[in-house]
Amino acid sequence: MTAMTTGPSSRADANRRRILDVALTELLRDPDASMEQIARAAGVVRRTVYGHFPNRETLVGTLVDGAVAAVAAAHAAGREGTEDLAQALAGSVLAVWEVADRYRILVALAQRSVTVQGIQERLAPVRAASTELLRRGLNEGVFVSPLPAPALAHVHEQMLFAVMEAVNNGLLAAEEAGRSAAVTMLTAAGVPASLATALVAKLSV
Amino acid sequence: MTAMTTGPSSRADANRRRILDVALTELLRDPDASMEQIARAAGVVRRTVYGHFPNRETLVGTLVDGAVAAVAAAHAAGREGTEDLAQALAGSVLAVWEVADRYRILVALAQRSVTVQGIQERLAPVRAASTELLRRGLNEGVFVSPLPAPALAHVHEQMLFAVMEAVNNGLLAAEEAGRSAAVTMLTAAGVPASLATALVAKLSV
DNA sequence: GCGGGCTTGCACAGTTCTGTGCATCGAGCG
DNA sequence: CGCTCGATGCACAGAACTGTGCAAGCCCGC
Repeated sequence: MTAMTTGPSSRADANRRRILDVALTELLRDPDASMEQIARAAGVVRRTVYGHFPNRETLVGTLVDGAVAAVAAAHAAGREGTEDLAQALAGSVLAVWEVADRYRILVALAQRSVTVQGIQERLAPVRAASTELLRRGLNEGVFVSPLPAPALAHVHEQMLFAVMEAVNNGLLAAEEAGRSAAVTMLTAAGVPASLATALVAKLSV
Repeated sequence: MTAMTTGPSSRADANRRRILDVALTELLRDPDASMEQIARAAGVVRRTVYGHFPNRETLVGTLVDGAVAAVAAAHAAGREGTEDLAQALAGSVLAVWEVADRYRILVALAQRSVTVQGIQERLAPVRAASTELLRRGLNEGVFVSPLPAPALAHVHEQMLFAVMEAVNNGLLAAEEAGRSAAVTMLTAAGVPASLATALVAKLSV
């Protein structure tokens, strides 16, 4: 087991990718999945995984970094190009929803702060952006809530996860879920239901 | 280590209670807390814990049963004595909030379905009651949501947890948290913010 | 103060996981 | 065709945890 310094798109690289891919879904199902379980699921032997990642922590860290980056990008992209804060909120929710499937692992891992204690910090930028958006909306009266902006941001985050899980449990059709999540989050922020519905419908054409 | 058949209020019983009490908070912090950690936190030796509970599963099970019972009772009590569905919803949220601190363990444990897979079933009655309440409200037009009742119930559940965690993280004052949670959940169910605020204020005098 | 139940300390077997070393095999690239 | 990088299988040390056994100590109620 030596350096693995071959260029991209080699067999090794494909394997590495597949391990990461499989590990994501495997850790989602069980945050305590062993290296053995992950390896088997990737159609590989445990020893091979250690050829790509020196230890479990590095593997999980790589995973989290990728997911966070994707979510942050989606979140930012979704809310640009509008002055309307409610619209920005709806846009970011819809955009994040697109990468939601991969985002779920963050919930599972975040729950077990011991495994990756740095996860809260890694997600901090996204959370900060959400909070700022909500704070401005609350100030301008676009949003109404008894909760301070940071708390509301936190609640919003959990609502997104909740809708994802509802889909997982068959309580909700996947096609409508993103829009439903956006509408529900807007109404939770005090936006009238009719307005929220119209706004989301317009954005998700 | 023999039978421990002494009547209540003995030393042994006090110890048992303290172990359960401490285990609750300890498992909340880390769902994977070892028997050693729990014992130490309870000011007791690991061997003593095994004197009260034959194994880890029994200990956790006892814990979960107690928490579920308390929550179910609070949920039921909070929504009785009114025909107004919105008021019933607010009442149950406020009531559940009172036992919220102990309820949080259920989240942490529910996340790790491996440990106690029966937890979803144990909570089923509460969830069913919530769902039914929401379903009737949606039918009557008291509530408005793009989500079907079961999904909305799930989202509500998570919102409650989210507010609890917000308090934990210092994002929200504990005194106002219960009322804020109730208002936010009502608005998420499509109840106008002004109405929701008035309703909760009236109930929590 | 005496006894019996409770607690402690220690030891031990069994399990499961991690990370590593080493020899061997396979497959593609030059 | 042969060389090399990667994959495999196996073996091993070390750590952590669970559950149990046993002997000795402690403390409260009778």
